[in-house]
Amino acid sequence: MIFRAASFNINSIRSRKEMLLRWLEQNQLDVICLQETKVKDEDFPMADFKEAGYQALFKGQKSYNGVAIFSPHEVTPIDSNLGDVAETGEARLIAASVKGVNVINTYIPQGQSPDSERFQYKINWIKALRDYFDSNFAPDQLVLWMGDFNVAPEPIDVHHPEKMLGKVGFHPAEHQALQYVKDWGFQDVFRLHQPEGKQFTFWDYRIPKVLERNLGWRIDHIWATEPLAKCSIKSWIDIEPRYQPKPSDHTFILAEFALPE
Amino acid sequence: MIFRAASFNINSIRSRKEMLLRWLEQNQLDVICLQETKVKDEDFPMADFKEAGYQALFKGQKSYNGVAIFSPHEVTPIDSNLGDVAETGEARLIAASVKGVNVINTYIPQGQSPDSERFQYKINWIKALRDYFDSNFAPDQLVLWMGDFNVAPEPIDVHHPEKMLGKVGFHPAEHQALQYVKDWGFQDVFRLHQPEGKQFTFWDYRIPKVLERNLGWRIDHIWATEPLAKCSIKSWIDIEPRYQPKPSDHTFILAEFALPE
DNA sequence: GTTACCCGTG
DNA sequence: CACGGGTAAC
Repeated sequence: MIFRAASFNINSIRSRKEMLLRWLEQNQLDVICLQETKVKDEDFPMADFKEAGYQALFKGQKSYNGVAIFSPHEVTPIDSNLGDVAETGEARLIAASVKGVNVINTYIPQGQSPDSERFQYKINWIKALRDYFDSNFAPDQLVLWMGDFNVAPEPIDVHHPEKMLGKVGFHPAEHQALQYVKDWGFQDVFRLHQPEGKQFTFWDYRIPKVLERNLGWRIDHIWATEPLAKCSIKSWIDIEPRYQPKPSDHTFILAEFALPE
Repeated sequence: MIFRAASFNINSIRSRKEMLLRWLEQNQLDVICLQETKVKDEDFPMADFKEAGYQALFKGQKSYNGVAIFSPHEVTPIDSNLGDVAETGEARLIAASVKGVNVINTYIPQGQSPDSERFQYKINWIKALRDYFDSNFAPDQLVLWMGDFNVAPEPIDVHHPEKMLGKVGFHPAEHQALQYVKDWGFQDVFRLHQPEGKQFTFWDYRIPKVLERNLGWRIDHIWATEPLAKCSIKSWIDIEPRYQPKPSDHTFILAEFALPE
Protein backbone atom coordinates (compact mmCIF):
# COMPACT_ATOMS: atom_id res chain seq x y z
CA MET A 1 0.00 0.00 0.00
CA ILE A 2 1.36 3.38 -1.02
CA PHE A 3 1.57 5.85 1.86
CA ARG A 4 2.47 9.44 1.17
CA ALA A 5 3.44 11.85 3.94
CA ALA A 6 4.28 15.54 4.03
CA SER A 7 5.42 18.18 6.50
CA PHE A 8 5.02 21.94 6.25
CA ASN A 9 5.70 24.87 8.54
CA ILE A 10 2.65 26.90 7.55
CA ASN A 11 3.34 30.02 9.65
CA SER A 12 -0.34 30.69 10.39
CA ILE A 13 -2.92 28.33 8.99
CA ARG A 14 -5.35 31.22 8.68
CA SER A 15 -3.04 33.16 6.33
CA ARG A 16 -2.09 30.18 4.17
CA LYS A 17 -5.26 28.11 4.32
CA GLU A 18 -6.20 28.68 0.67
CA MET A 19 -2.71 27.86 -0.50
CA LEU A 20 -2.67 24.67 1.54
CA LEU A 21 -6.07 23.58 0.21
CA ARG A 22 -4.88 24.08 -3.36
CA TRP A 23 -1.72 22.13 -2.64
CA LEU A 24 -3.64 19.29 -0.97
CA GLU A 25 -5.83 19.02 -4.05
CA GLN A 26 -2.79 18.68 -6.27
CA ASN A 27 -0.99 16.23 -3.96
CA GLN A 28 -2.80 13.19 -2.69
CA LEU A 29 -1.42 12.79 0.82
CA ASP A 30 -2.12 10.12 3.39
CA VAL A 31 -0.83 12.30 6.17
CA ILE A 32 0.29 15.90 6.44
CA CYS A 33 1.94 17.53 9.44
CA LEU A 34 1.73 21.27 9.99
CA GLN A 35 3.73 23.48 12.31
CA GLU A 36 3.16 27.04 13.47
CA THR A 37 -0.57 26.98 12.87
CA LYS A 38 -0.70 29.99 15.24
CA VAL A 39 -4.28 29.51 16.23
CA LYS A 40 -6.21 28.52 19.32
CA ASP A 41 -8.13 25.24 18.95
CA GLU A 42 -11.48 27.02 19.09
CA ASP A 43 -10.49 29.16 16.09
CA PHE A 44 -8.98 26.36 13.99
CA PRO A 45 -10.56 26.60 10.51
CA MET A 46 -11.54 22.94 10.46
CA ALA A 47 -14.69 23.33 8.34
CA ASP A 48 -12.72 24.08 5.16
CA PHE A 49 -10.54 21.02 5.57
CA LYS A 50 -13.42 18.77 6.53
CA GLU A 51 -15.13 19.88 3.32
CA ALA A 52 -11.99 18.93 1.43
CA GLY A 53 -12.24 15.44 2.94
CA TYR A 54 -9.74 15.65 5.76
CA GLN A 55 -9.73 14.65 9.36
CA ALA A 56 -7.45 16.49 11.71
CA LEU A 57 -5.87 16.43 15.09
CA PHE A 58 -4.55 19.76 16.27
CA LYS A 59 -3.09 21.45 19.31
CA GLY A 60 -2.74 25.21 19.28
CA GLN A 61 -2.25 28.23 21.46
CA LYS A 62 -2.65 31.99 21.18
CA SER A 63 -0.29 33.62 18.64
CA TYR A 64 2.57 31.15 18.66
CA ASN A 65 3.44 27.57 17.79
CA GLY A 66 0.61 25.11 17.15
CA VAL A 67 0.78 21.75 15.39
CA ALA A 68 -1.71 19.70 13.37
CA ILE A 69 -1.98 16.32 11.66
CA PHE A 70 -4.33 15.97 8.68
CA SER A 71 -5.37 12.86 6.85
CA PRO A 72 -8.13 11.65 4.55
CA HIS A 73 -8.02 8.44 6.64
CA GLU A 74 -8.82 7.91 10.27
CA VAL A 75 -6.56 9.90 12.61
CA THR A 76 -6.24 8.12 15.93
CA PRO A 77 -4.72 10.30 18.65
CA ILE A 78 -1.76 8.88 20.51
CA ASP A 79 0.24 10.18 23.46
CA SER A 80 1.45 13.71 22.69
CA ASN A 81 2.93 14.52 26.05
CA LEU A 82 6.63 15.28 26.18
CA GLY A 83 6.66 15.37 29.98
CA ASP A 84 8.73 17.27 32.54
CA VAL A 85 11.27 19.27 30.60
CA ALA A 86 9.19 20.49 27.74
CA GLU A 87 5.60 20.72 28.92
CA THR A 88 5.63 24.47 29.30
CA GLY A 89 2.30 24.86 27.60
CA GLU A 90 3.86 25.39 24.19
CA ALA A 91 1.97 23.49 21.49
CA ARG A 92 4.90 21.81 19.76
CA LEU A 93 4.20 18.08 19.62
CA ILE A 94 1.25 16.08 18.40
CA ALA A 95 1.05 12.42 17.51
CA ALA A 96 -1.46 10.16 15.82
CA SER A 97 -1.73 6.75 14.27
CA VAL A 98 -2.74 6.78 10.61
CA LYS A 99 -3.10 3.55 8.60
CA GLY A 100 -1.02 1.77 11.20
CA VAL A 101 1.82 4.28 11.04
CA ASN A 102 2.74 6.17 14.21
CA VAL A 103 3.10 9.77 13.11
CA ILE A 104 4.85 12.24 15.42
CA ASN A 105 4.78 15.88 14.40
CA THR A 106 7.17 18.26 16.18
CA TYR A 107 7.87 21.96 16.02
CA ILE A 108 11.22 22.10 17.76
CA PRO A 109 12.02 25.46 19.44
CA GLN A 110 14.04 27.77 17.22
CA GLY A 111 16.56 28.57 19.95
CA GLN A 112 17.13 32.29 19.35
CA SER A 113 20.91 32.35 19.88
CA PRO A 114 23.37 29.84 21.35
CA ASP A 115 23.95 31.94 24.47
CA SER A 116 20.27 32.41 25.21
CA GLU A 117 17.93 30.74 27.67
CA ARG A 118 15.84 29.60 24.70
CA PHE A 119 18.77 27.68 23.26
CA GLN A 120 19.14 25.55 26.36
CA TYR A 121 15.39 25.00 26.29
CA LYS A 122 15.74 23.81 22.69
CA ILE A 123 18.50 21.35 23.59
CA ASN A 124 16.51 19.99 26.54
CA TRP A 125 13.41 19.79 24.40
CA ILE A 126 15.18 17.74 21.74
CA LYS A 127 16.76 15.40 24.29
CA ALA A 128 13.37 14.88 25.95
CA LEU A 129 12.16 13.40 22.69
CA ARG A 130 14.26 10.30 23.22
CA ASP A 131 12.43 9.53 26.46
CA TYR A 132 9.19 10.24 24.67
CA PHE A 133 9.96 7.73 21.92
CA ASP A 134 11.23 5.22 24.47
CA SER A 135 8.07 5.41 26.51
CA ASN A 136 5.62 5.25 23.65
CA PHE A 137 7.15 3.33 20.74
CA ALA A 138 9.79 0.84 19.75
CA PRO A 139 12.36 1.15 16.95
CA ASP A 140 10.98 -1.96 15.28
CA GLN A 141 7.58 -0.33 14.82
CA LEU A 142 6.47 1.93 11.97
CA VAL A 143 7.31 5.33 13.43
CA LEU A 144 7.34 8.45 11.30
CA TRP A 145 8.79 11.54 12.89
CA MET A 146 8.25 14.69 10.88
CA GLY A 147 8.24 18.40 11.37
CA ASP A 148 10.21 21.59 11.63
CA PHE A 149 13.27 20.45 13.59
CA ASN A 150 14.96 23.86 13.43
CA VAL A 151 18.25 22.05 12.95
CA ALA A 152 20.21 21.43 9.77
CA PRO A 153 21.85 18.08 10.58
CA GLU A 154 24.72 17.95 8.10
CA PRO A 155 27.15 20.38 6.45
CA ILE A 156 25.40 19.83 3.11
CA ASP A 157 22.19 21.09 4.73
CA VAL A 158 23.38 24.69 5.04
CA HIS A 159 24.88 26.95 2.42
CA HIS A 160 28.12 27.98 4.12
CA PRO A 161 28.75 25.21 6.68
CA GLU A 162 32.07 26.68 7.85
CA LYS A 163 30.55 30.10 8.41
CA MET A 164 27.35 28.71 9.89
CA LEU A 165 28.98 26.31 12.35
CA GLY A 166 28.07 27.43 15.85
CA LYS A 167 25.12 29.47 14.71
CA VAL A 168 21.67 28.51 15.91
CA GLY A 169 20.34 25.74 13.66
CA PHE A 170 23.81 24.43 12.93
CA HIS A 171 25.42 24.18 16.34
CA PRO A 172 27.34 21.19 17.77
CA ALA A 173 25.04 21.06 20.81
CA GLU A 174 22.03 20.79 18.52
CA HIS A 175 23.72 18.15 16.40
CA GLN A 176 24.60 16.14 19.46
CA ALA A 177 21.10 16.35 20.91
CA LEU A 178 19.48 15.45 17.62
CA GLN A 179 21.90 12.57 17.03
CA TYR A 180 21.04 11.25 20.49
CA VAL A 181 17.39 11.03 19.48
CA LYS A 182 18.27 9.68 16.04
CA ASP A 183 20.26 6.90 17.69
CA TRP A 184 17.03 5.68 19.25
CA GLY A 185 16.36 4.34 15.78
CA PHE A 186 15.66 6.91 13.08
CA GLN A 187 16.81 7.36 9.53
CA ASP A 188 16.68 10.59 7.56
CA VAL A 189 14.30 9.58 4.76
CA PHE A 190 14.89 12.63 2.58
CA ARG A 191 18.67 12.20 2.73
CA LEU A 192 18.26 8.51 1.92
CA HIS A 193 16.81 9.43 -1.47
CA GLN A 194 18.54 12.72 -2.07
CA PRO A 195 22.27 12.31 -1.47
CA GLU A 196 23.25 15.65 -3.00
CA GLY A 197 23.20 18.64 -0.68
CA LYS A 198 22.04 22.25 -0.92
CA GLN A 199 18.40 21.29 -0.99
CA PHE A 200 16.69 23.61 1.40
CA THR A 201 13.32 24.00 3.08
CA PHE A 202 13.83 27.43 4.64
CA TRP A 203 15.59 30.72 3.95
CA ASP A 204 16.32 33.31 6.63
CA TYR A 205 14.71 36.44 5.28
CA ARG A 206 16.80 38.80 7.36
CA ILE A 207 19.63 38.15 4.90
CA PRO A 208 19.42 40.33 1.75
CA LYS A 209 18.33 38.53 -1.43
CA VAL A 210 18.47 35.26 0.45
CA LEU A 211 16.28 33.41 -2.08
CA GLU A 212 18.14 34.55 -5.19
CA ARG A 213 21.43 33.65 -3.55
CA ASN A 214 19.91 30.38 -2.26
CA LEU A 215 21.27 30.84 1.26
CA GLY A 216 18.96 28.25 2.74
CA TRP A 217 18.70 25.63 5.43
CA ARG A 218 17.27 22.11 5.44
CA ILE A 219 15.56 22.17 8.82
CA ASP A 220 12.25 20.46 7.99
CA HIS A 221 12.55 16.71 8.11
CA ILE A 222 10.98 13.31 7.59
CA TRP A 223 12.61 10.68 9.70
CA ALA A 224 11.52 7.06 10.04
CA THR A 225 12.38 3.93 11.97
CA GLU A 226 14.24 1.23 10.04
CA PRO A 227 11.23 -0.93 9.09
CA LEU A 228 9.48 2.13 7.69
CA ALA A 229 12.54 3.76 6.12
CA LYS A 230 13.41 0.59 4.23
CA CYS A 231 10.07 0.71 2.39
CA SER A 232 10.43 4.39 1.48
CA ILE A 233 10.33 4.93 -2.28
CA LYS A 234 11.17 8.56 -2.68
CA SER A 235 11.36 11.90 -0.87
CA TRP A 236 11.34 15.42 -2.24
CA ILE A 237 10.71 19.12 -1.64
CA ASP A 238 7.76 20.96 -3.13
CA ILE A 239 5.96 24.31 -3.24
CA GLU A 240 2.48 25.40 -4.29
CA PRO A 241 3.09 26.77 -7.80
CA ARG A 242 0.45 29.52 -7.82
CA TYR A 243 1.41 30.88 -4.41
CA GLN A 244 3.32 34.15 -4.23
CA PRO A 245 6.12 33.24 -1.84
CA LYS A 246 7.02 35.42 1.12
CA PRO A 247 10.58 35.48 2.42
CA SER A 248 9.66 33.68 5.62
CA ASP A 249 8.03 30.68 3.96
CA HIS A 250 9.11 27.11 4.41
CA THR A 251 8.66 24.56 1.66
CA PHE A 252 6.73 21.32 1.80
CA ILE A 253 8.77 18.16 2.32
CA LEU A 254 7.33 14.82 1.22
CA ALA A 255 8.06 11.13 1.28
CA GLU A 256 6.39 8.11 -0.24
CA PHE A 257 6.37 4.63 1.26
CA ALA A 258 5.26 1.18 0.09
CA LEU A 259 3.81 -0.16 3.31
CA PRO A 260 3.62 -3.92 3.95
CA GLU A 261 0.00 -5.12 3.68
CA MET B 1 -3.54 90.56 8.84
CA ILE B 2 -4.97 87.38 7.35
CA PHE B 3 -4.82 84.44 9.73
CA ARG B 4 -5.78 81.00 8.51
CA ALA B 5 -6.40 78.08 10.87
CA ALA B 6 -7.21 74.42 10.39
CA SER B 7 -8.03 71.36 12.45
CA PHE B 8 -7.64 67.71 11.48
CA ASN B 9 -8.02 64.40 13.26
CA ILE B 10 -5.10 62.67 11.57
CA ASN B 11 -5.49 59.20 13.14
CA SER B 12 -1.74 58.53 13.31
CA ILE B 13 0.63 61.20 12.09
CA ARG B 14 3.04 58.52 10.98
CA SER B 15 0.51 56.94 8.59
CA ARG B 16 -0.74 60.21 7.13
CA LYS B 17 2.41 62.32 7.30
CA GLU B 18 2.92 62.45 3.53
CA MET B 19 -0.70 63.34 2.92
CA LEU B 20 -0.53 66.11 5.50
CA LEU B 21 2.70 67.51 4.03
CA ARG B 22 1.09 67.64 0.58
CA TRP B 23 -1.98 69.33 1.98
CA LEU B 24 0.09 71.88 3.91
CA GLU B 25 1.93 72.76 0.71
CA GLN B 26 -1.36 73.40 -1.06
CA ASN B 27 -2.88 75.35 1.85
CA GLN B 28 -0.97 78.15 3.46
CA LEU B 29 -1.94 77.87 7.10
CA ASP B 30 -0.96 80.05 10.04
CA VAL B 31 -1.91 77.38 12.50
CA ILE B 32 -2.96 73.76 12.24
CA CYS B 33 -4.23 71.57 15.04
CA LEU B 34 -3.94 67.80 14.87
CA GLN B 35 -5.64 65.15 16.97
CA GLU B 36 -4.90 61.46 17.38
CA THR B 37 -1.26 61.74 16.40
CA LYS B 38 -0.83 58.35 18.13
CA VAL B 39 2.86 58.77 18.77
CA LYS B 40 5.12 59.25 21.77
CA ASP B 41 6.93 62.59 21.78
CA GLU B 42 10.31 60.94 21.20
CA ASP B 43 8.99 59.34 17.99
CA PHE B 44 7.20 62.42 16.65
CA PRO B 45 8.37 62.86 13.01
CA MET B 46 9.31 66.50 13.54
CA ALA B 47 12.18 66.58 11.04
CA ASP B 48 9.88 66.35 8.00
CA PHE B 49 7.72 69.22 9.21
CA LYS B 50 10.67 71.36 10.24
CA GLU B 51 12.01 70.89 6.71
CA ALA B 52 8.67 72.08 5.38
CA GLY B 53 9.05 75.23 7.47
CA TYR B 54 6.89 74.42 10.48
CA GLN B 55 7.31 74.76 14.17
CA ALA B 56 5.33 72.48 16.40
CA LEU B 57 4.16 71.86 19.90
CA PHE B 58 3.02 68.34 20.59
CA LYS B 59 1.93 66.08 23.41
CA GLY B 60 1.62 62.39 22.74
CA GLN B 61 1.44 59.01 24.38
CA LYS B 62 1.86 55.41 23.34
CA SER B 63 -0.75 54.19 20.80
CA TYR B 64 -3.65 56.50 21.63
CA ASN B 65 -4.66 60.16 21.53
CA GLY B 66 -1.95 62.76 21.04
CA VAL B 67 -2.36 66.38 19.95
CA ALA B 68 -0.16 68.83 18.08
CA ILE B 69 -0.11 72.46 16.99
CA PHE B 70 1.87 73.43 13.88
CA SER B 71 2.68 76.84 12.55
CA PRO B 72 5.14 78.52 10.21
CA HIS B 73 5.26 81.29 12.84
CA GLU B 74 6.46 81.19 16.40
CA VAL B 75 4.51 78.74 18.58
CA THR B 76 4.55 79.89 22.19
CA PRO B 77 3.40 77.21 24.61
CA ILE B 78 0.65 78.19 27.04
CA ASP B 79 -0.99 76.31 29.89
CA SER B 80 -2.24 72.95 28.63
CA ASN B 81 -3.32 71.53 31.94
CA LEU B 82 -6.97 70.64 32.35
CA GLY B 83 -6.54 69.87 36.04
CA ASP B 84 -8.30 67.47 38.39
CA VAL B 85 -11.01 65.76 36.41
CA ALA B 86 -9.26 65.15 33.16
CA GLU B 87 -5.56 64.84 33.88
CA THR B 88 -5.52 61.08 33.58
CA GLY B 89 -2.39 61.07 31.48
CA GLU B 90 -4.36 61.13 28.24
CA ALA B 91 -2.83 63.54 25.73
CA ARG B 92 -5.96 65.41 24.68
CA LEU B 93 -5.30 69.12 25.15
CA ILE B 94 -2.53 71.39 23.99
CA ALA B 95 -2.46 75.16 23.77
CA ALA B 96 -0.18 77.76 22.24
CA SER B 97 -0.11 81.39 21.33
CA VAL B 98 0.45 82.07 17.64
CA LYS B 99 0.56 85.60 16.22
CA GLY B 100 -1.23 86.85 19.33
CA VAL B 101 -4.04 84.30 19.03
CA ASN B 102 -4.57 81.86 21.88
CA VAL B 103 -5.02 78.50 20.19
CA ILE B 104 -6.47 75.61 22.19
CA ASN B 105 -6.50 72.20 20.52
CA THR B 106 -8.63 69.47 22.09
CA TYR B 107 -9.33 65.85 21.35
CA ILE B 108 -12.46 65.30 23.41
CA PRO B 109 -13.03 61.69 24.51
CA GLN B 110 -15.29 59.77 22.15
CA GLY B 111 -17.45 58.39 24.97
CA GLN B 112 -18.08 54.85 23.72
CA SER B 113 -21.78 54.58 24.68
CA PRO B 114 -24.05 56.72 26.85
CA ASP B 115 -24.26 54.10 29.58
CA SER B 116 -20.51 53.58 29.79
CA GLU B 117 -17.91 54.84 32.24
CA ARG B 118 -16.19 56.55 29.32
CA PHE B 119 -19.28 58.63 28.61
CA GLN B 120 -19.31 60.17 32.07
CA TYR B 121 -15.60 60.83 31.66
CA LYS B 122 -16.37 62.62 28.40
CA ILE B 123 -19.02 64.79 30.05
CA ASN B 124 -16.71 65.66 32.95
CA TRP B 125 -13.87 66.33 30.55
CA ILE B 126 -15.96 68.78 28.53
CA LYS B 127 -17.24 70.58 31.63
CA ALA B 128 -13.68 70.88 32.96
CA LEU B 129 -12.87 72.94 29.90
CA ARG B 130 -14.93 75.84 31.24
CA ASP B 131 -12.73 76.07 34.33
CA TYR B 132 -9.71 75.78 32.08
CA PHE B 133 -10.83 78.72 29.94
CA ASP B 134 -11.80 80.69 33.03
CA SER B 135 -8.42 80.23 34.65
CA ASN B 136 -6.32 80.97 31.60
CA PHE B 137 -8.20 83.33 29.28
CA ALA B 138 -10.96 85.88 29.07
CA PRO B 139 -13.83 86.01 26.57
CA ASP B 140 -12.65 89.43 25.35
CA GLN B 141 -9.33 87.98 24.22
CA LEU B 142 -8.56 86.32 20.90
CA VAL B 143 -9.20 82.68 21.80
CA LEU B 144 -9.45 80.02 19.13
CA TRP B 145 -10.69 76.64 20.30
CA MET B 146 -10.35 73.91 17.71
CA GLY B 147 -10.28 70.19 17.50
CA ASP B 148 -12.18 66.94 17.39
CA PHE B 149 -14.98 67.61 19.86
CA ASN B 150 -16.65 64.24 19.25
CA VAL B 151 -20.00 66.02 19.50
CA ALA B 152 -22.33 67.16 16.73
CA PRO B 153 -23.87 70.27 18.32
CA GLU B 154 -27.00 70.79 16.25
CA PRO B 155 -29.61 68.63 14.48
CA ILE B 156 -28.26 69.83 11.11
CA ASP B 157 -24.86 68.36 12.12
CA VAL B 158 -26.00 64.74 11.87
CA HIS B 159 -27.81 62.98 9.07
CA HIS B 160 -30.82 61.60 10.91
CA PRO B 161 -31.16 63.83 13.99
CA GLU B 162 -34.31 62.07 15.25
CA LYS B 163 -32.71 58.64 14.98
CA MET B 164 -29.37 59.83 16.32
CA LEU B 165 -30.70 61.69 19.36
CA GLY B 166 -29.39 59.97 22.46
CA LYS B 167 -26.57 58.24 20.62
CA VAL B 168 -23.01 59.06 21.60
CA GLY B 169 -21.96 62.22 19.76
CA PHE B 170 -25.52 63.57 19.68
CA HIS B 171 -26.71 63.14 23.23
CA PRO B 172 -28.46 65.76 25.39
CA ALA B 173 -25.83 65.41 28.12
CA GLU B 174 -23.11 66.17 25.59
CA HIS B 175 -25.06 69.11 24.20
CA GLN B 176 -25.59 70.50 27.65
CA ALA B 177 -21.93 70.14 28.64
CA LEU B 178 -20.73 71.65 25.40
CA GLN B 179 -23.21 74.51 25.63
CA TYR B 180 -21.96 75.20 29.14
CA VAL B 181 -18.46 75.71 27.79
CA LYS B 182 -19.74 77.64 24.77
CA ASP B 183 -21.54 80.01 27.13
CA TRP B 184 -18.18 81.03 28.50
CA GLY B 185 -17.92 82.98 25.29
CA PHE B 186 -17.52 80.95 22.11
CA GLN B 187 -19.06 81.12 18.68
CA ASP B 188 -19.14 78.32 16.16
CA VAL B 189 -17.12 79.88 13.34
CA PHE B 190 -17.92 77.26 10.72
CA ARG B 191 -21.67 77.57 11.36
CA LEU B 192 -21.39 81.35 11.20
CA HIS B 193 -20.32 81.10 7.57
CA GLN B 194 -22.10 77.92 6.57
CA PRO B 195 -25.73 78.13 7.64
CA GLU B 196 -26.84 75.09 5.66
CA GLY B 197 -26.51 71.75 7.36
CA LYS B 198 -25.36 68.27 6.34
CA GLN B 199 -21.76 69.32 6.03
CA PHE B 200 -19.79 66.64 7.75
CA THR B 201 -16.23 66.02 8.94
CA PHE B 202 -16.54 62.36 9.88
CA TRP B 203 -18.37 59.22 8.77
CA ASP B 204 -18.75 56.14 10.97
CA TYR B 205 -17.41 53.34 8.82
CA ARG B 206 -19.19 50.60 10.68
CA ILE B 207 -22.30 51.66 8.74
CA PRO B 208 -22.45 50.12 5.25
CA LYS B 209 -21.75 52.51 2.35
CA VAL B 210 -21.67 55.37 4.82
CA LEU B 211 -19.80 57.70 2.45
CA GLU B 212 -22.00 57.12 -0.59
CA ARG B 213 -25.07 57.63 1.58
CA ASN B 214 -23.41 60.63 3.28
CA LEU B 215 -24.33 59.48 6.78
CA GLY B 216 -21.86 61.80 8.46
CA TRP B 217 -21.30 63.87 11.54
CA ARG B 218 -19.90 67.38 12.05
CA ILE B 219 -17.80 66.73 15.14
CA ASP B 220 -14.62 68.67 14.26
CA HIS B 221 -14.93 72.32 15.11
CA ILE B 222 -13.45 75.78 15.03
CA TRP B 223 -14.85 77.95 17.77
CA ALA B 224 -13.76 81.48 18.65
CA THR B 225 -14.41 84.18 21.20
CA GLU B 226 -16.50 87.12 20.02
CA PRO B 227 -13.62 89.51 19.16
CA LEU B 228 -12.03 86.80 17.03
CA ALA B 229 -15.26 85.40 15.53
CA LYS B 230 -16.33 88.83 14.37
CA CYS B 231 -13.24 89.14 12.18
CA SER B 232 -13.68 85.69 10.65
CA ILE B 233 -14.01 85.84 6.87
CA LYS B 234 -14.87 82.30 5.91
CA SER B 235 -14.82 78.69 7.07
CA TRP B 236 -14.93 75.47 5.10
CA ILE B 237 -14.23 71.75 4.93
CA ASP B 238 -11.44 70.28 2.80
CA ILE B 239 -9.65 67.06 1.89
CA GLU B 240 -6.30 66.28 0.26
CA PRO B 241 -7.30 65.53 -3.33
CA ARG B 242 -4.66 62.90 -4.15
CA TYR B 243 -5.21 60.93 -0.96
CA GLN B 244 -7.06 57.62 -1.15
CA PRO B 245 -9.55 58.00 1.66
CA LYS B 246 -10.06 55.30 4.25
CA PRO B 247 -13.43 54.85 5.93
CA SER B 248 -12.19 56.13 9.27
CA ASP B 249 -10.81 59.44 8.00
CA HIS B 250 -11.86 62.83 9.18
CA THR B 251 -11.76 65.88 6.91
CA PHE B 252 -9.85 69.08 7.44
CA ILE B 253 -11.85 72.03 8.75
CA LEU B 254 -10.54 75.56 8.13
CA ALA B 255 -11.30 79.17 8.94
CA GLU B 256 -9.83 82.47 7.82
CA PHE B 257 -9.68 85.61 9.93
CA ALA B 258 -8.72 89.24 9.30
CA LEU B 259 -6.90 90.02 12.53
CA PRO B 260 -6.66 93.61 13.79
CA GLU B 261 -3.10 94.93 13.33
C1' DG C 1 13.74 43.55 8.02
C1' DT C 2 9.17 41.48 7.88
C1' DT C 3 5.37 38.91 9.29
C1' DA C 4 1.21 37.77 11.96
C1' DC C 5 -1.26 38.16 16.03
C1' DC C 6 -3.36 40.97 19.60
C1' DC C 7 -5.43 44.91 21.44
C1' DG C 8 -8.07 49.08 21.77
C1' DT C 9 -10.79 52.13 19.25
C1' DG C 10 -14.11 54.11 16.40
C1' DC D 1 -15.43 45.21 10.77
C1' DA D 2 -11.18 47.61 9.72
C1' DC D 3 -7.50 50.33 11.14
C1' DG D 4 -3.20 51.61 13.71
C1' DG D 5 0.25 50.59 16.94
C1' DG D 6 2.65 47.29 19.76
C1' DT D 7 4.92 42.95 20.20
C1' DA D 8 7.39 38.65 19.70
C1' DA D 9 9.35 35.73 16.83
C1' DC D 10 12.16 34.36 13.04
